[in-house]
Amino acid sequence: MQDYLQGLNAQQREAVLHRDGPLMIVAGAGSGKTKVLTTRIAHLMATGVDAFNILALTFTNKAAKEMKERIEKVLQNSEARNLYIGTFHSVFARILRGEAHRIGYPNDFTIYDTDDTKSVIKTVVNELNLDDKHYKPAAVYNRISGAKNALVGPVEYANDYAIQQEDMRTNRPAIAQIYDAYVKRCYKNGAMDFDDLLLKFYELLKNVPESLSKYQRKFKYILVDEYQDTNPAQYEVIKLLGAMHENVCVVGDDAQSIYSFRGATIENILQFQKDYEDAKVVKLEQNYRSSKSILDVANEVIKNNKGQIPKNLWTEKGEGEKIKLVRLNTDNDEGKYVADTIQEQKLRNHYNNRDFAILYRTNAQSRAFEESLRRMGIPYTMFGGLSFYSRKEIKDYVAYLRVIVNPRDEEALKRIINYPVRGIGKTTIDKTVLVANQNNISMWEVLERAREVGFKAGTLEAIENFVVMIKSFASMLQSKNAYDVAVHVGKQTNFVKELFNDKSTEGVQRYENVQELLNSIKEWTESPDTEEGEVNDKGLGSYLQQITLLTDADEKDPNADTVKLMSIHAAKGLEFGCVFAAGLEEMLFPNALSINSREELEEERRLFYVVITRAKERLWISYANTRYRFGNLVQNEPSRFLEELPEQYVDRSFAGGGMRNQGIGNRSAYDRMNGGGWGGGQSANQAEKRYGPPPSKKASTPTSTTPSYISPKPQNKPVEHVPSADFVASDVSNLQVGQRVEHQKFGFGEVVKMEGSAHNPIATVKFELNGEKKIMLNYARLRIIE
DNA sequence: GATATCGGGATTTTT
DNA sequence: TCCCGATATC
Ligand SMILES: Nc1ncnc2c1ncn2[C@@H]1O[C@H](COP(=O)(O)OP(=O)(O)OP(=O)(O)O)[C@@H](O)[C@H]1O
Repeated sequence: MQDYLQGLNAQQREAVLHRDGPLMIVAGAGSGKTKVLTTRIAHLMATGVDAFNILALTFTNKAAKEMKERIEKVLQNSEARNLYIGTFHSVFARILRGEAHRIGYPNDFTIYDTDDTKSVIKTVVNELNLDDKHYKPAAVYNRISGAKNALVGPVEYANDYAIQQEDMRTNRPAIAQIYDAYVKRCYKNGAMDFDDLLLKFYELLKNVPESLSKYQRKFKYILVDEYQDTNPAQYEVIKLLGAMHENVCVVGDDAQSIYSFRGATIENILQFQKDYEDAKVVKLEQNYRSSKSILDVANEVIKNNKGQIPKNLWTEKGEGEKIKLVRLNTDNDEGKYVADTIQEQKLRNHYNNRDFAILYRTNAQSRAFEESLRRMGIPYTMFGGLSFYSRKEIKDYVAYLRVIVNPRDEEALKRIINYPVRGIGKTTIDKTVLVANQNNISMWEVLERAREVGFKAGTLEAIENFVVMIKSFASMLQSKNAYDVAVHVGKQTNFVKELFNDKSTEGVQRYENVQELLNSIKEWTESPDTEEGEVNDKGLGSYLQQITLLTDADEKDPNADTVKLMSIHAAKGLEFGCVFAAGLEEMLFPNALSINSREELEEERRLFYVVITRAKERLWISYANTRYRFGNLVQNEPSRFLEELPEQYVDRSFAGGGMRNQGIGNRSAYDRMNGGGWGGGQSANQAEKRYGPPPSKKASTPTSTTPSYISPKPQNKPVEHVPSADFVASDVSNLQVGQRVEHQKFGFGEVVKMEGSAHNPIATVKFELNGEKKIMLNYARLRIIE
């Protein structure tokens, strides 16, 4: 038997050895899912499957890299570099780079990041004479993104009653129009946003049979990690790709589904078994990561969610340390407490910096921890900040390169057309855009034909110089490599010199960053050849596509001996000896924006489950009475999740005097009062004054009332049907023909037909007042009456 | 057309 | 508190 099989238990081995046919592994945290996936790939390769025929999809680039390295280690060769392994986005982008021309995009298409995307939306909103204060680009994009991830196009979006009603409710009826214009604009710009990478790849497979069969044949084995966080678009792509061989292996944990805001749905787990009726399902139940205390606490917490797939996670490990629940006075105290404790643990229990992680709900919480760690001289790495490539000076530089590769990239063009200043100001740009829109040509083309437009002489000259310059860069790219061109661009445009002349500290830093960018391009240019069949792999175009998909996490060394700071989302899949789960406060965690439905609240709870299960040996859970928010001191009550911690594994006394210690049902809302007596000596000098009554009374059942701090939503205009007073949307995932339902606007009716895909089910309902209507269940709110 | 200053909005999570 | 973008002013 191969060595790598030795370290596996029976179920794990079964999953690894299962060769052909669909396979699903559903298992709790720390049960070795990722390990199984990795070993399975190694095993396939070791037993004759060519790496070129394996597609592995991970959640982050980091995870992909790690998996690749582990496989190399197991197999003792470098075959793993021939695997197609990466995030959905990066793998699909890579394929589209060879195929995009078949669906009307240039292969050198630009990938728009969130900033570009929001900027395009803003442009489009203004062009439609709408107010971008009301149609906030971020909000509009959320809506569009949601639609794309559910495979709902602009036409369907505009024609769907429920979607429209929702947009009416939020008083943004024009989103459909914006969506349509946005899609057209991206297409015109030769650009895809993040969601398009999934959507366009799906369309390619759906509409171009040659491409479909090419990749179906290529990918004999498909493996997907973190399956619970895939969205419908991803689901459909996997289904198409896997249809020929059906060697699809998915691995996930419904209890760790935390990306619904990105369109992820655990429906995909259920649907998998429906689509592949002969799918083998393997459960892994032994947890190898956490102490018994930690595991039991996690199991206990997640029990508060309804409808989890039942799992029986157990461990051979001993109880270990109790969980420490710590209350602090302020966010700064929390930071200080954590830093102090890390220091103490390092001394007392000989931990290294890398054994600690500080995890929080929102990135904004990082500050207090950074400050206190810095003061104590403890090295740390913070994830979730700006990516290197999203720094301004880098984006500016990159914008030049983008325009060279794809002159239709309007966002990049606008960014650099007058930077460094060359006398092409706002007036000129506005005019250019206007002419472009009137003639339905690109901005670039207008610049090329500036003579025909009638600019002032000086302006015209500036434009023509600019055009000539960009063209010379583009033609240089024909004969020179990406690095040489990039250096040349920096010189010719005066861009680098201008930065060099700025001797302020930030200026020097910016200059260094630009040098760093050039280094990275050089590395790219000189990187060893990858595979067959790739288009211009080391060119500027693929470099640009690739860096857009990098996050700051990909730039930092996860193995460095530093304390790690990151959001809980970013910590998915990772493990640490000691974990600090910070900011367990109402409004923050669960977040104020996620307590308006059971679904949202349960996702917050899953997030809590995720953070608990990151810990191997020790876990601290902390919360503060007050913290700064936008410079104002706010008070928060302890998180409702704290009430769910089983008392026997929790050490509250650690938090110092004044704490109650009363069993599980103890309502932590009452936990506040008297400010005195915090433990750990952090409380030297706080202002103990403001302990007024709590800001809102806490409802013990989260669904029943709308908390007073949520402002009431504007009500709909009068409708034909007045909804029942007790109208609540039902779970319609199992809606059947014949059931009686109530719709808020259409009134009562009976389901007469079910159709549509699994991800986009459509019910035809015959309403007493309004006749037959097609209702998209993903969006509509229906109450099932019987 | 370029630059300085002021004010408002931001924080949920990410590819 | 900080950052960006709109506006006023040169
Ligand atoms: N059979 C085994 N024997 C010993 N250790 C194991 C075994 N299987 C897994 N482990 C260890 O358990 C830990 C968790 O494994 P892994 O990260 O693969 O779990 P996971 O199920 O993917 O977790 P999560 O759901 O949190 O992502 C790792 O440190 C891994 O090395």
